[in-house]
Amino acid sequence: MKTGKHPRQISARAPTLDDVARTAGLSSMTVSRALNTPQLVRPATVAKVMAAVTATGYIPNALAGGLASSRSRLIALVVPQINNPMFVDTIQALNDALAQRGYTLLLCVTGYSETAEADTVATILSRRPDGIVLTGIHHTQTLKRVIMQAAVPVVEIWDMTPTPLDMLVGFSHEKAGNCLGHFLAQKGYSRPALIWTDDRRGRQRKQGVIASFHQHGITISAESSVPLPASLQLGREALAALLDSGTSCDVIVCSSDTLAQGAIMEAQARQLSVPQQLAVSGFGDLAFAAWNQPAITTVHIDRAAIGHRAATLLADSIAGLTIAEPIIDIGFTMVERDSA
Amino acid sequence: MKTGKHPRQISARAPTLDDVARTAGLSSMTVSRALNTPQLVRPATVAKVMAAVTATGYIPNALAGGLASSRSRLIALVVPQINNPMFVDTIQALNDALAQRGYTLLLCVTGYSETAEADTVATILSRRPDGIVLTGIHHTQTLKRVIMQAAVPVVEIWDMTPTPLDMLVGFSHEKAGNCLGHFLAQKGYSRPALIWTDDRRGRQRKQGVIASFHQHGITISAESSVPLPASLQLGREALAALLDSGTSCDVIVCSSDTLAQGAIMEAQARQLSVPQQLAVSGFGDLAFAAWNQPAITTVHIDRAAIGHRAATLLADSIAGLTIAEPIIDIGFTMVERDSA
DNA sequence: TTGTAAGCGTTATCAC
DNA sequence: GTGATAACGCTTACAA
Repeated sequence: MKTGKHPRQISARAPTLDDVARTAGLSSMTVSRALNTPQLVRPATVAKVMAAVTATGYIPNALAGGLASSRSRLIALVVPQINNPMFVDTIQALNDALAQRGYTLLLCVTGYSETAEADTVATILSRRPDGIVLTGIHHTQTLKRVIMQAAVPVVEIWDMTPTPLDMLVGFSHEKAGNCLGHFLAQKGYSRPALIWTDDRRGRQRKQGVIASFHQHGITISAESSVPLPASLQLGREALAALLDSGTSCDVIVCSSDTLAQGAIMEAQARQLSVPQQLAVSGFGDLAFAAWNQPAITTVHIDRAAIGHRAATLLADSIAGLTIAEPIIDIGFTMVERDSA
Repeated sequence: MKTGKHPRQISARAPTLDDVARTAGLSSMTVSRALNTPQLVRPATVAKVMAAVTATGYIPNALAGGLASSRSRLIALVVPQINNPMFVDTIQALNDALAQRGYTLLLCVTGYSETAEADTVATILSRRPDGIVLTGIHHTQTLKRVIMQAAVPVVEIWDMTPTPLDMLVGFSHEKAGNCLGHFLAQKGYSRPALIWTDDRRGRQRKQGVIASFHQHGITISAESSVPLPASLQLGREALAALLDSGTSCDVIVCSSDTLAQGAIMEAQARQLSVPQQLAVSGFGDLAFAAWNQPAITTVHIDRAAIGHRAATLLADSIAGLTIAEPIIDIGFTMVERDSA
């Protein structure tokens, strides 16, 4: 009747539930039950169904199933970018936890622009996901309205606010910045310079850093703003520019470990010993931070935990459970190593 | 009639095509056409439809659309892991190119095990994707059979074979290894040691390296096998073990830039100058390779091109175009820098 | 425990 | 150019 659209293949239409039912000598409803709720079907019948499934090579059509049940078992993940070492561990953990519960991830990359995010949402919602994971807490009004209207469980991640759209897993970037600033000030650094990416969460951390230094009567000596994505190259170049412009500083506070690694490398290339002549701090505690030479003093974020807990929250919410704590602060940990 | 399953929301069912049709005073079929093929509908009618869409807040149901049209506009991506700096750029490029054409990525992570891949495939196919991207060319028989049966366009990526399932974008790892080996041998290195991850494509590259050294009458001095995922730590530790065991070598050939960076760092920690006392080579040309100190001699792979071309192949194939070149070798480039 | 009937929200097809 | 009708393949709800 219908032939595959793919030229390389001559195949009849895929077997349906009815085909399985026919070969099993049962009704399609019984087959459906045997597949989805076998405990409601006599074992012998289940066995017959399984045999028929194998015989026909049946693969359920989730499009039809989702339409009928209005449960798609799809979770939409909205991230600014995937090639970001920070997010990628969260995504992996999220995916693993979700896959285990039978959900599949729909990947939606917005590229750090809010308008694109709003656009994306229509695309996402058209897929009728059972849940949505949104990176960050700043969204356009349209997005908020449309999402709330859709009545889909939502988890915002990687940030903190008392008023999330629905649920939230993250931490306060301002507090993390604060913690880092205090730590460095208390270690005696008094002429800090910043190498920073200008994204929203980065800016919050920066405010935290600056505020805490101020509390110690310290002002920022200089600041270098670098574009996203952060890289070793940008870290090196930023420090080079800072040093060449004659900035006097004793610690370089970087908005990420990657920038810190670059800054350290540039310092070493200039025969500056780290941390003796110039200290450097990072953020994120990426895998290399502990093994860099010198090991990078940084702020540890449990990136996988964000993904894992977001998955749990979402799955529970979809299951209709009451979420006792819809706001989860996973916090952060100051990690003192050798670079500062 | 039906209430949202999400407790926080009291919302009626989402507006359907019929709702839009009713408010616009048209048939649902006309609304569908106005949305999908506006050129077949009178402009005035299209305008009426658009107004009704806005008024109702209509968002199409892709589940229903996909079921009816048997086009899901979903592309399934199967990768061993996302938190791999090699794949992640490919994924990003693939996603971007696909999103532009109206496709959404379904993310399926298999974790380097072939059996898991076979399992995953049922999950994937149940979603009725319009196309599938498979990482690698080694799959279980079941997977091959099931996929071919599904008559879905498939692109295998990141490898090379004259007999792909369907289409292919990648390069020969063996040749890449060969090229690297020749390069190093010709530079005069004669006592190579290997630091290598034991994945399938890595093994192929290793064979290439070993074979080309052999052609120059050189045998591998020593080899350290490290688990996945590669990391700076593993690179350091592997070199440390190699050196501590008294291995005599003049170049460390690493299966990835990440390992190379670690090896370089360990060498420097031991006051060994790179490349004078010990040379190190990597693979992949990750962003940091060019800016490392010393810059890493490596093999460049255009990772984004793999994703981009895979997307084009898939989209064309879905569109019913005849694919002139279903096998695309994107090749590789030897990049001589300072570390070897 | 199994079966029947009626949707789910779209699009294909054919008629007007 | 627009509309009526019948799928698409499954699940819900109810009957047996």
